[in-house]
Amino acid sequence: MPKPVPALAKHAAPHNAAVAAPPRAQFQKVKDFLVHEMERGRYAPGARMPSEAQLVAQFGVSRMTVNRALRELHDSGMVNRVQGVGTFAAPMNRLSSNLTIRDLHEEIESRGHHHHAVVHLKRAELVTAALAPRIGLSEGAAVFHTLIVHFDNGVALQCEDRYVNPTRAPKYLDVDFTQTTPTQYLLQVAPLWQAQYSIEASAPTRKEARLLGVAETEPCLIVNRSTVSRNTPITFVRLVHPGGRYSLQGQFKP
Amino acid sequence: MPKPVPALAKHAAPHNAAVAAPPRAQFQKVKDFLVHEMERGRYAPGARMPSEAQLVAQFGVSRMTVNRALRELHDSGMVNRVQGVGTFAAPMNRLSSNLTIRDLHEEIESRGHHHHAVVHLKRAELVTAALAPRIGLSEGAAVFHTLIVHFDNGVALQCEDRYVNPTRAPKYLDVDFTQTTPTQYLLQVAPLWQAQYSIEASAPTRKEARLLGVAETEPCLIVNRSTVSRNTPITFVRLVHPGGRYSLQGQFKP
DNA sequence: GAAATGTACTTGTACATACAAGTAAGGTCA
DNA sequence: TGACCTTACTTGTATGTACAAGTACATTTC
Repeated sequence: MPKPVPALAKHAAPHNAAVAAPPRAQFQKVKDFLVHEMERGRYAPGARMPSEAQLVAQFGVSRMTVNRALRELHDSGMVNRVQGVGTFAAPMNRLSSNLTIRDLHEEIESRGHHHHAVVHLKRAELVTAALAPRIGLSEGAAVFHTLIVHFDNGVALQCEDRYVNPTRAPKYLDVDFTQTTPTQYLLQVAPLWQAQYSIEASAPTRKEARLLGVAETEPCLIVNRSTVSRNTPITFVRLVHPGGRYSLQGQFKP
Repeated sequence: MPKPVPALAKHAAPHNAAVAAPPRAQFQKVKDFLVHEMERGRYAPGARMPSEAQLVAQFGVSRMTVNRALRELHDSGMVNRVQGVGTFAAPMNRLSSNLTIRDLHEEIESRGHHHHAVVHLKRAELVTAALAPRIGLSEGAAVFHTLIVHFDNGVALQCEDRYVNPTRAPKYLDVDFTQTTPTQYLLQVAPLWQAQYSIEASAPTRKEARLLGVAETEPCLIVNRSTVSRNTPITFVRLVHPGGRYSLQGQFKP
């Protein structure tokens, strides 16, 4: 998660200091030191790093402070720690990032554009055999189904084909989805999702191409996502984005 | 990052307990309690949550323990904290996940498949005006350029078009890329990347289609990534994956 | 020689305490 | 009324201590 920028010193330094160095917490100094040494290549992947006791002696801080520094490096995947053995530089052969998927309405409005949605389908259906296991319902049970196209300044940006488990969102069909996105509503009634998703490139179906106003050969970025809240499946959604109009962006940070 | 599964009790419980509940640390109990209450919807987005002092009284633990629980919830984006004011349930209107991009060689081998690479280009070039700013070189400077196609059990899976900053990897052209992937090598000489990437769907270029053995109309998943280490750009890479053969997968976890 | 034990070192967690720094609200005084 | 101060409460950080739990290695014992 992006941490807020550390506040700059409010008053000018006494004299001679062009830019006041923002004061760093002790545990942060330890972290910065270790990260810097890793960047320098001092600790090869898998190499043993200084123990907490050594860092305590080196920095003259308490062990709790050093422990916090190392624990946070561990939480961010930069080091491995084994109780009774020591701390080791992480292999870093896999890069993990924060891919943030924002609510589309918020994303569009934050660009200063206008968002509107067209609801093409909003009804209850009987769940098919293929879908039933993905949404935690038995075959033949009722499921809510919506098909909504989202526009950014009048340009179709996303075709949202969504199935919703009625047990956790019984009033889903009463919502006016030209005013509230399904994501917004579902986050209200079932906060704190867990989700699995896959991202792939594919051609749209004929229907999707027609709804989005693109050729059937237009490459599309497709996100399939199923979400779970409190161990019960909530919703399964297929999001189709015309390739030329949409891209996911993110960044890795150690 | 996925935490290891908590170890089960090694010996059977004294009696009557079918499955020994794994002992939880105190700070974890506080976290679990708060997460559970948020799942129940007790704290609406933006609502004030219990202060550290209140949780200290409720759980009978020290403030440091409660502080750790709340700090970790803050680090994972579930609550917002304001010094002097309090702790508040996070809006959760944006979902951030850990999208882990593994080294392709490792990813293929871990599936039990065989990976091999064909090097189509490996040389120094003069950097073009368009590329220069993205890789931190002045126009006309030398840049390394490789074009490699990666195969999974003989099927082309990725076309890797990469430019490398020679100042940080001067021996890049000496590497045998049929044995070592560029990612593996670059992680050795310049560990701890920061990277920015974008993911989009598009048709491949004519050349890429030929190298991958797909039609020019095949939708492809394209990842553009530029990486920085120690504040100097290292490499810029365009990864083209045939849509039908590759997908990115990940999961959100609060 | 093999097994058990002891010892030193490591990380993991927890506590009580302390001070700094920020916010909000109320009260005081001009 | 308006500016200032005080007070209460909040989070942020740091210290010192303590014990638990795990590992590695040398030593002792059989």
